[in-house]
Amino acid sequence: MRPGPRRSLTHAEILDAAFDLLEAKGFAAVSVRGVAGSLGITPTALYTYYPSKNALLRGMVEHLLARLDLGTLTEADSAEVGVAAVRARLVRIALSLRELLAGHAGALGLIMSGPLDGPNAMRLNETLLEQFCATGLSLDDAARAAYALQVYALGSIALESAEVDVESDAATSDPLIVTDASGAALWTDLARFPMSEQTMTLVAERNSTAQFAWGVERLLAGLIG
Amino acid sequence: MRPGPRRSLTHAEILDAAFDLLEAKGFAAVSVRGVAGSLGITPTALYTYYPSKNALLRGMVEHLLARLDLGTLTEADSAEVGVAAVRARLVRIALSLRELLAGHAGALGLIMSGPLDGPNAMRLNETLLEQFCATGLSLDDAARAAYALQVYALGSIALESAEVDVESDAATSDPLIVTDASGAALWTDLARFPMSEQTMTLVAERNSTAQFAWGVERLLAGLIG
DNA sequence: ACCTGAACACCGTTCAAGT
DNA sequence: ACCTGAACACCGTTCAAGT
Repeated sequence: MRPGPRRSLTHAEILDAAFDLLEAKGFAAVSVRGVAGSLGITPTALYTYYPSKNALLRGMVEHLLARLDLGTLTEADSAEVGVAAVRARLVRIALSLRELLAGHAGALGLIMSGPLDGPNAMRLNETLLEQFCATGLSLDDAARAAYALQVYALGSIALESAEVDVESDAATSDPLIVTDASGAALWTDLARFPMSEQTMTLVAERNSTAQFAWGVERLLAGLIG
Repeated sequence: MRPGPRRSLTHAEILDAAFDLLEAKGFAAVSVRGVAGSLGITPTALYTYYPSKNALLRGMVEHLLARLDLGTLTEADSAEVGVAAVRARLVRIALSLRELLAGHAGALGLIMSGPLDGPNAMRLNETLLEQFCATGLSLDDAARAAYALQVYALGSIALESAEVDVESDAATSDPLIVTDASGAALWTDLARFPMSEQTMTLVAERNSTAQFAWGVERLLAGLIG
């Protein structure tokens, strides 16, 4: 309507609008045009604030991680209760991270927009390093362990979002007929996979928080000597 | 040029063309128009073979998993050497899966196009279930463990691809200046993250196969009683 | 059944121009 | 500095029409 350096948007306002769009209409709706439109500016104006769509996405990751609750651990806890308290806190952090990412549809697309090297990502990493070191791990092993825990949390989100994302597609095709690698239609012979068949009911609910917590506990059991 | 039911493409030909495109020009180049163009047909003709781009992507996942080497384990091995042999095979499967996915740029985008429920995905799952059961795990725990292992492998790929994908972006901006959640420019005060600073050299190479194998070993240590 | 060509409603990004 | 409007080179998908 009227050009000129009238009012200035803050980055926080832009990121909030982007998250509103993400939650309301999904990852695909988070376009330069879409975000700009919801802010009442033209797409090109958005390039004043972020040099590319990827930069906007990376800003969203930091905005999200800023809300990550890393919890607390008093000195008394770490001194007295020992590794058990530290381990409990690590589980809490992992659960918070998963909840934060699972709560936003398409958050994985955000994470994959670039390396986790922003201030808030480093704050998370630093906390994990501290906790793993507190269990007696060397700094090197703590670094590997912190990475492994983030790998597990992100992989969990990746697999979960893959299973949710396709409702409409799956509904239109017969679930008993499947197309193999060469394109030939065939019956998915569940008898060929007897164990998978038996665990299918478990599989149906394996993406729950409980399954995630189970995996994190097992991973920590392997990581912490 | 000339319409009509002249020659018929196989699904394998289409998927091969799609993978050529993926390896040559990245995930973004795997478009309906791009794949069709490289096959010498129009975009609409491709919809004869796959009802949507997502279906094409899911076909690519199955095509990829068909090439996954699940290895072998003789009965003598499992009977005599016990869990050690099974565990070694699980590590080999995990490494094969990672290598397969890491070898194709943007493979994670493929995986996230839908649930891993194709025949080859089930073949992988069934093998993992067998192996975990062979270590003495209950069927329920084996199912959770198999899922956890896939979570770890996929998370590893997700984090790796996030760190590679942004070379051009990172090169154009000063790595010492960073934009925080509210958009204010600030120095990334590495002194605020002393442990992360110390482990940065390790971080630089932590995406290697060795780091992945380390994590898988630790995870298995936690999973297998 | 398999294909074409045109069209619809979108993308990210660039550029000259306005205030 | 911040913004607009037009443009470029793309998307996935649908539809009527041809053989």
